[in-house]
Amino acid sequence: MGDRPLIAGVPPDLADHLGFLLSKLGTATRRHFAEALSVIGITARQFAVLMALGAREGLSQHALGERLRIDPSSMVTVIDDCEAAGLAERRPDPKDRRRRAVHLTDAGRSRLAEAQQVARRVNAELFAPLDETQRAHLHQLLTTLATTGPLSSLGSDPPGHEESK
Amino acid sequence: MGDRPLIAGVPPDLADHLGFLLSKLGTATRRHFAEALSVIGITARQFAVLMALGAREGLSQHALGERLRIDPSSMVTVIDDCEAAGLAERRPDPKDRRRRAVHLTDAGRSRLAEAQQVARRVNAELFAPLDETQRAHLHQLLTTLATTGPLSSLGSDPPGHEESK
DNA sequence: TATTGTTATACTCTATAACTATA
DNA sequence: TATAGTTATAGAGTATAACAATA
Repeated sequence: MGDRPLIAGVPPDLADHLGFLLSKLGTATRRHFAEALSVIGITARQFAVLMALGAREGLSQHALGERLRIDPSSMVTVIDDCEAAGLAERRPDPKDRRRRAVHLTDAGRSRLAEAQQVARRVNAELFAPLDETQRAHLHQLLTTLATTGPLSSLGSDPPGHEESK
Repeated sequence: MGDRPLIAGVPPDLADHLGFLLSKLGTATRRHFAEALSVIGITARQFAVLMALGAREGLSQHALGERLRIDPSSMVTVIDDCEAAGLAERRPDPKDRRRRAVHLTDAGRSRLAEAQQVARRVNAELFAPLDETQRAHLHQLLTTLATTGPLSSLGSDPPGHEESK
């Protein structure tokens, strides 16, 4: 083409739009994480669940779904897969027999540690173009967006749209 | 839920990861744009196609797909829909009868103008939490990421996909 | 033989609705 | 009546593969 766009897949006029840049970079980021995590056999959603369980074990599926904005029926599948992979297990909740308390297995804990390492590595790779100061600044700007204004309802309105492969 | 996470849908430990923030914000941004554009009856992909045609009319479907990183078979559907909505039309290319030159209709041009206005409005809304200086800084940081390093291959896994035409 | 566009198909991810078993 | 979990299903959205027309 005669006039090459500065950024692949983004028409030049759109590259001016912060929103389009953010959207495109978000997609590319998600893909990088998903690919790296798939190497150790988990999805981004499973990672999120493992993280949540690592912080507080024994959460019900419902509670997990609320925290991570994952639909209850989707949560079934996620936990099914975690359980099939031997990373988590459902246990009866003696206080409410409707509930299934989800716990990490030992394998789940070590896989979680592995995944965190992968995430740190990918993070370092993706943001290598920025120096320490720039990364800190970017983090601060993104946090502002994630906590204030229309983008602060991150996963809510339509209760879906998490990160995934 | 005793300890609510600072950012909805993001476990606190993950909020430290620039990558997760970027991924989440990208998703939320995309949703906002998609919703706003749906009000005027087009999808984000159609918008991208209209933008590309606005910059250079008469592109072949193949050329459009290369620019926007849209698969040829998907492009068929996108153009079908644009055509059905009266926004674009396929014309024979006298130089190569395999090709269909895609042109905007008058309705397409005015819809494009409308969509650009919508995009500007959404952009202003989403980034209202940041002041002018911060927005400029964010734009610069994101552009760096979009042009350097692993995130610069924005729309495609196949890395060898440069312009040729 | 390669390329452009097309069709038909499959796949991924996720949500919706209806059902069960508890509460 | 309401809630936690499950099942079955459907819908986006997109990609893959085979094919026809043309180069």
